[in-house]
Amino acid sequence: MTIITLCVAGFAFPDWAYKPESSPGSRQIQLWHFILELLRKEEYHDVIAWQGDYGEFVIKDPDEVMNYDKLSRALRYYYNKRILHKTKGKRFTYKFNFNKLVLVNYPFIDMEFSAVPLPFCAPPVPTGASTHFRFPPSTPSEVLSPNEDLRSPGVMFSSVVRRARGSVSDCSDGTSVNSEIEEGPAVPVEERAAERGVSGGGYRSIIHPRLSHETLFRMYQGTPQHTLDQEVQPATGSTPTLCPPSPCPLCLGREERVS
DNA sequence: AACGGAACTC
DNA sequence: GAGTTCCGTT
Repeated sequence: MTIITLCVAGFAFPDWAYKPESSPGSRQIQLWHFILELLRKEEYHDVIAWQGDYGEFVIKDPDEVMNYDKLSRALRYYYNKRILHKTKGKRFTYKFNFNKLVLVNYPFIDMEFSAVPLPFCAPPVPTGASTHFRFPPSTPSEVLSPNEDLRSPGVMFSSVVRRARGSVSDCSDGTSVNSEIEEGPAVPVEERAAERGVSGGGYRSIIHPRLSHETLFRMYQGTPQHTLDQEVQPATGSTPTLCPPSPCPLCLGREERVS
């Protein structure tokens, strides 16, 4: 049922994560939603995390991202849409334009001025009318859905991030707001191609396939695990579906295209 | 590393 | 429409 499209690896995205009104019916998760989700999980803070200014995040380990070249291209398309912009001077760092944005549909962002500090950082910044967002400690049961049906790990989110370094289980981060990361490995994109093999559909690929269900489960820790079967929102005619069959966009790619 | 055009897929 | 994949350029 549902609204919640369960896509793999434990990632269950609720309806709001899918294309909004603009594209009713679309069950393709949007990249920025996915990025936001990753940003919320500590497990991935070694790979991508809030950093610097409000809304600014950095891809700490592009080497872990399966194909930064493609990912970054997708991100660049957000420039015109004003969803993101590049933080110049800081490698692999982008910034969400929370101001004018899009947060419509993103329940985790509280448009109210709540003083709750972000778990992982983004400094509160008042930009004019906007807002201050925060990620609620516990998820609204109406939006998120846990996964009770964790099925094939690796179907959707499998490869953008090859592995959450450190330990998936206990990201002792301690510093997400730190300074800059940089030391970019500058790895040739081509090399990463070798490892991707997973198929799935969308950004499902940012996470390493080898994450266990349990681990993935934790991503939604705090989420009531009982809402899964129900509709969170009657999305306009959304049909219950599982992840798109399409091959993982970000991850596959060039394997056979070597010719 | 970052950008962006272009063809292409879904 | 939203990427995905390539690829030339800066």
